[in-house]
Amino acid sequence: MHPVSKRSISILLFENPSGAFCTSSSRRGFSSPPISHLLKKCSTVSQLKQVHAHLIVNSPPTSLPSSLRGSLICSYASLGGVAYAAILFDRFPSLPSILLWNSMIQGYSKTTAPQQSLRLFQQMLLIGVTPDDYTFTFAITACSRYGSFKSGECVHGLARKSGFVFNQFVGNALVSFYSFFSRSSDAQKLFDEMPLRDVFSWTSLIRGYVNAGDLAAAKEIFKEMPDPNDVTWAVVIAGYVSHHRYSDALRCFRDLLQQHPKVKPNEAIFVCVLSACAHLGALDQGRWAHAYIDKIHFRKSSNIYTALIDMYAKCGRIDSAKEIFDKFHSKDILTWTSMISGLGMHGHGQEALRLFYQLVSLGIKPDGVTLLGVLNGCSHSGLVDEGCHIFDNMIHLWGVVPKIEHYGCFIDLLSRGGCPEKAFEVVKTMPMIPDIVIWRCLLSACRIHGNVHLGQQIVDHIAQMATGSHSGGHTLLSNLYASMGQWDKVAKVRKSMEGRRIDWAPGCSCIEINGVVHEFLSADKFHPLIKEIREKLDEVLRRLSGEGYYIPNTTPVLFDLVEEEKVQAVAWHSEKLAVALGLMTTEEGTPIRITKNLRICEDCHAAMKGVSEVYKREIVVRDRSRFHTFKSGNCTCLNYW
DNA sequence: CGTGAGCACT
Repeated sequence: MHPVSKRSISILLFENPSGAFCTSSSRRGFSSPPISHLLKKCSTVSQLKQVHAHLIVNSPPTSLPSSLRGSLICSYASLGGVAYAAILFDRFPSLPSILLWNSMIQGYSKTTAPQQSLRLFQQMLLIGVTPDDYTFTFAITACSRYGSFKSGECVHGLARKSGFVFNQFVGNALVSFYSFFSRSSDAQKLFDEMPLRDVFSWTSLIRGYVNAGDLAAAKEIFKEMPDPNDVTWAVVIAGYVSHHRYSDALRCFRDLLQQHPKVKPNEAIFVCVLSACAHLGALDQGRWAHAYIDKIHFRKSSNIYTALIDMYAKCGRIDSAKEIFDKFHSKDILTWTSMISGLGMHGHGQEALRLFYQLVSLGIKPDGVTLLGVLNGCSHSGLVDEGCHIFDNMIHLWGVVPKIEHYGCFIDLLSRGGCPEKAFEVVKTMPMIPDIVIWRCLLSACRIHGNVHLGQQIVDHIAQMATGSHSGGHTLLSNLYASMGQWDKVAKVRKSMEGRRIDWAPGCSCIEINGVVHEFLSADKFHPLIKEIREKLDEVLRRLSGEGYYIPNTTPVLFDLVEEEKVQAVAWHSEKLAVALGLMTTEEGTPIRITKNLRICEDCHAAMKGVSEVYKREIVVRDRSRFHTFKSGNCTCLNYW
């Protein structure tokens, strides 16, 4: 290690080289706050080594103050410089003090190997070093990060014996630990026993209820708590997002801005809000959030850029997404991934591939999600050879072991690309149990290609497996028989399912009009204008049929209804209701954007084409897997989805 | 030397 001048360190670590660090640190010496501040600013081991070198030049290693040695150990360990941390920890004349143990345990808890913290904790107990409140705090945090509930309970027991459970930090760490594992009642119990509660305790408790899925309880506690801060709000908003309650998340955000001006929204909140807009396809609100971020001059990190790109892509504005992507210069793997996935779902497979190889050539390693995005892009653009090449080389080129979702994508690629037999072979030989998604995409390919023989073979295969205990197979099987019109078999499967809970995701479509998101369920009864909307829809469908653009197609209906009832069920699919509202409330010629939670059915797809031609409207439908842009009677998916 | 939050996905 060679010494580095103070000035170059300050240039390295601060944006302003003539900043306060140089003068203040030389005046106050090493134990002054600026040095520990500086250590925290280091984000790589090599930066840390430079600061370290600078310290050694000014004082021999053995005389480094203990607290500084602790900071260094902690920083080295947490940045992955385990070897350096270990040298500072045990190659000194004096035995490591409790402070150094704690630094070591804390440092490891932040790495990808937090179990090392627990190993050290165990070791110190074995050689008779008495842990203190700091030790317990770090050890418990390590248990959450390590994902070991058992070890956490064990540490909790030790903390109780030694009386440290009543320490503020240890107590908070424990509440957070139980909340992390969704054990809201355990977290509540600890919370109730705490002598003092602060914003950390409350926030962790709320997080526990959110994780456990009890949003109502989380909301109650949130209302009760004294002074929620930005992190508390982030937990609540993220809670709504994680339970797919996107409109509630946006409502909560508006409430924060309007009723609580003292709390300033932070990065996590903006990311969640943009994500909610993305899921809803709420372009106006997404734009508004974007404008708000710019208005308050919020520093846009790569996370914010990623969320913006994702939002614009999922709201149908791939052009805006690209613009942001091109202008941003410190892209990380997430930024690239959201752009690649966005291009893929818009059917711009070639461009997704181009970006993907550009990323690779920059020496950045794509991860599993990036590969999923690019494979998905290939499958939606029919780039079978390119997709196969990427899938076949995932492990040896990028070290990513394909998971079930990669297989799903690959099978989708093969079956759409005209090789359903090959896809079925992959399904039979893949190293995991195929899930519903995979069967569904195989079968839909058989249906599109009219390959009844293979379809029947697959259904038989599933029937064989469904006789086992997998109840998910039954629902799928019954739907499959229904889609082939084999109602006697449907009845048989349904009978064997009696008494079981069937989880049926209802179709749901969203349309945003003047910044208000309208949600429709299939055969919706709840929208205040539902009567008018249905009348409008009837009129639209009559006009389409009259002009020869649309014939009701009832194959997507999975229930055994008589024919007229089927026509009705298809007619009231949520996306048709949404498009009717769009036609009623927006000006002629403006595009209509709809977001749907399931895949669009053939009947709706045909109807949308008709509407785009007859009413001269561009209609953009985002379904579960991609974008469909309908224009003059055609769709960008080329009838392939 | 401390405790709480977020994104990309078949």
